[in-house]
Amino acid sequence: MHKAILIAGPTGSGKSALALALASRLGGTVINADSMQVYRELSVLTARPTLEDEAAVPHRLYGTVPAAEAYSVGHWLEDATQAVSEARAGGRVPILTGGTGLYFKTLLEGLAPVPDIPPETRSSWREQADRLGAEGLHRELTARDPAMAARLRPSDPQRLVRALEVIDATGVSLAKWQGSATAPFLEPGNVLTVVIAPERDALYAQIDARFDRMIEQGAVAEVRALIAQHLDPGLPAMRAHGVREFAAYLAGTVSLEDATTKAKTESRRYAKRQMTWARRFMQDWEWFPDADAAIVAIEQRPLTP
RNA sequence: GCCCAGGUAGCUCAGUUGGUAGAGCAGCGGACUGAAAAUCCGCGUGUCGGUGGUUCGAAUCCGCCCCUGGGCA
Repeated sequence: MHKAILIAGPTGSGKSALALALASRLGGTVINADSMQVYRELSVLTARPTLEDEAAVPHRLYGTVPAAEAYSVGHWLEDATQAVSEARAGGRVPILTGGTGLYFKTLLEGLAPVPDIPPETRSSWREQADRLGAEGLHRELTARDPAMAARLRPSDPQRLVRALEVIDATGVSLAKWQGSATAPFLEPGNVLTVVIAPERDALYAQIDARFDRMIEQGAVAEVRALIAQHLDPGLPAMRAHGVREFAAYLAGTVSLEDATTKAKTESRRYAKRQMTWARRFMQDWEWFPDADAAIVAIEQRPLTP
């Protein structure tokens, strides 16, 4: 039996369906590897597995985090490794699937052991970002951590903030932290790693069609409920595709049609970035044009590594 | 039928007194270690509606034709 199966691919590629099919055939547990499907309030909009899916086979880490919380790779790695261990303990094959390439990477390569940064430090640097702008942050970082400043672009506020909060809170350069990593939890040779990569036009068509379906399934109401919480717009959950667009529609700023068009575009652009990531970091995974091809290939092979 | 206003990159539009064109968005490629559905970087040849003409030279001026929107009949 495989120690684990990892299924990656761009949004709308059919990963979840493949995971579900394999889980029911192999006796597996589906474990989420998607940064947005973890949020409780986002179900329709993130194309989370349905209640029927969850009833059919065990699912883990879907909708478990409140949108008010800022989840992160570190949290996920911790939760995912635990979920994998529990699945194995129960005699089930862990099947991890989701669109977040970085999550898979940390699972296979480990993560820099940076300690938790105090919330005050984090929010303080985020405020500085608004005040100073990216250039200002970069000047600040050059003074405090020249090594890190040298390898970041002066125009990349997100990474500059991260570097600043790390040097500020730990006194050690993020460059140094990233020089070491926690031990990989999964060994690449011991797991079945597959990428579902449909042909581009077909994928885009699928993404567009799926978005229309989401609207029928209540995506707008989902956003209405989410914004009723008046959360910080900077929170990760607020960045899910469709949230900003439908919030604008609900505020009367744009038509539903324009909001939808914009959200579809965002999803397509995201899928493109996912493909870039996969080409770079998942070349040695097994690539399939769609879920059906993957099922056929995987089923015809002995399941012992 | 007449009068206006337009027809320039896939879309929305710039284009200064004529020197063969450029932005945003889209698209494409790339980067990527705790917000990653994020953040950031790079890439712009297109019959300038068509056709005749003026000119050394026309997206730019003139004639005719076609198309779109508005107005008058």
